[in-house]
Amino acid sequence: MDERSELVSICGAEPLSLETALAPCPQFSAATKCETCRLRALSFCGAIDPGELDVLDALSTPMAFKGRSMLFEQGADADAVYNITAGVAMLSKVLPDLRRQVIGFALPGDFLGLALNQKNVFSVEAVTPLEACRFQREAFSDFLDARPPTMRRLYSKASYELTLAQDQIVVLGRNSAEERLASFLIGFRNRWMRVNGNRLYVALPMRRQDMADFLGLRLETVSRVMSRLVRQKLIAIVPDGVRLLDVARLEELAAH
Amino acid sequence: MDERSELVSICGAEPLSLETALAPCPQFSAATKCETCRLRALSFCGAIDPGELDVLDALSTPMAFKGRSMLFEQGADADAVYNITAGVAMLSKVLPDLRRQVIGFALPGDFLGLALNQKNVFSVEAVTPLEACRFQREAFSDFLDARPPTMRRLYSKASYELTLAQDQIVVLGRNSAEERLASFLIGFRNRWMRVNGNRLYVALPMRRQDMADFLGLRLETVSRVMSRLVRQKLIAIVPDGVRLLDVARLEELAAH
DNA sequence: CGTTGGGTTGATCGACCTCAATAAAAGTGG
DNA sequence: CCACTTTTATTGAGGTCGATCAACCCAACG
Repeated sequence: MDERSELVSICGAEPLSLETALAPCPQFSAATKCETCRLRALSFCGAIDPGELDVLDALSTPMAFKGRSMLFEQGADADAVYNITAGVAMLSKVLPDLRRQVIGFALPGDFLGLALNQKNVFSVEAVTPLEACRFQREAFSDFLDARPPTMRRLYSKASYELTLAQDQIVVLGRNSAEERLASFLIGFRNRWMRVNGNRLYVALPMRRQDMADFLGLRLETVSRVMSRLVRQKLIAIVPDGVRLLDVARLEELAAH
Repeated sequence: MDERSELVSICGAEPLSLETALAPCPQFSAATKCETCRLRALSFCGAIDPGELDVLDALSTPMAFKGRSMLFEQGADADAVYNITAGVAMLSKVLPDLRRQVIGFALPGDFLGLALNQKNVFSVEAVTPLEACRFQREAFSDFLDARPPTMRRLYSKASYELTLAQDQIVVLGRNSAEERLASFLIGFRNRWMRVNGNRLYVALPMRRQDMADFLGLRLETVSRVMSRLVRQKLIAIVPDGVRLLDVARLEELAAH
């Protein structure tokens, strides 16, 4: 194992380019610039005056994480916040007896650490290889106080997350296993469509267990219900995801 | 039926004092002033410079609602936002087939309309007689843009609501009926303690059906589990609420 | 080519739901 | 203030959906 892969295994993150490999573990010099970032329109940083992007660049540290590595852990000090630029992350909480609930999935453009709390109230794990801009929490908070339009944008993101969470409360409180699956597939597809317009193929990089923990079900139930949806010709299971065969019927099941 | 009570029956709201009775229905002249408001410390308005409170007074319309009247309805235009000053409100969503999920309960100091959406995504109903400051949404939004510290405060409130919603996701996804009840009683008590310090008596002004719809259970299950908690001597059912007999054990059940 | 991790399917069980009856409380009108 | 109705809460008996326990499949990988 060479020095670089050792670094990777320790912090779960890897540099964006070989040139930065020897920098101290979580500190990588910027390989990308905000100016050229294709995700800016979707992210909180879309509210920033283009002339001021270099200020943000100075605060931001681009990072890359391997699939299944942890970005941060529930209960640990929240020293940083992240803006996801590529890949999928999974937010989860674990009860004292190890029951796990997945709170949500974060996609490119999503922000981790909206609450700016001192301690993380959930864990975040990369589901796929993942790229994100990292900011020191304190410095980022100061930056926000000086930029009301950016704070407003982040406030909007928080509001949106709140409505997503409330929708999930409805799903968990009142939907059957089949409705939960449909709601997850449609919801995940709709959020991906903002990033990548594909309407019928839904990539599912997470495991059945992760879906189960998100939907308040057991993985066997997820597997069974998926099979049932296939038998009903609502979906087809394809490598690394599903193809939606009857979106109308699925949306009806997902019901809003 | 006199003119005043007719007004009340039409809009579900009543003026705070007899003097304002003849004003047009949702427009009541201010009976209270921000300066003398005891709830300011708990509310978003706590971030406002005392010298500027008259600006807020000008925007605010104090209102009173009868128990079980609607503040606003899911799907309707969100023309106003509210800051609750007394009483308890209930936020809920209804599915097309009339299944209902209660999203949460709002207490004095809580803000309704954090998302500042054009349409309401849930309904809000007064559970008890309720007092609230009403603001025109547009005007309020402009006010926020001009007062970054107030926006920050509201952002904090949104973040807090988000963590509450995420906690409820865990409850609905992974907790048994008994754990849900315990979590509700402890959570509701803890939130009331911020307003009114009582530690052992928990007022439950909502119906069993409301609790059931909040906890993703049927009202019969709520009733049965409450009886079981009484048999286990964890609570005692008293008029309009419960007395907590074994807080430690309840907190353990509620698990966090 | 055995091992390992993830996924599917089957058989059984149990927590909560459903339907139903009763009890208690809160309104309502005389 | 008291009959009467209506609403809300409790309790019981039986049914169901998803959980549990277990076997098996399959692809990746050393």
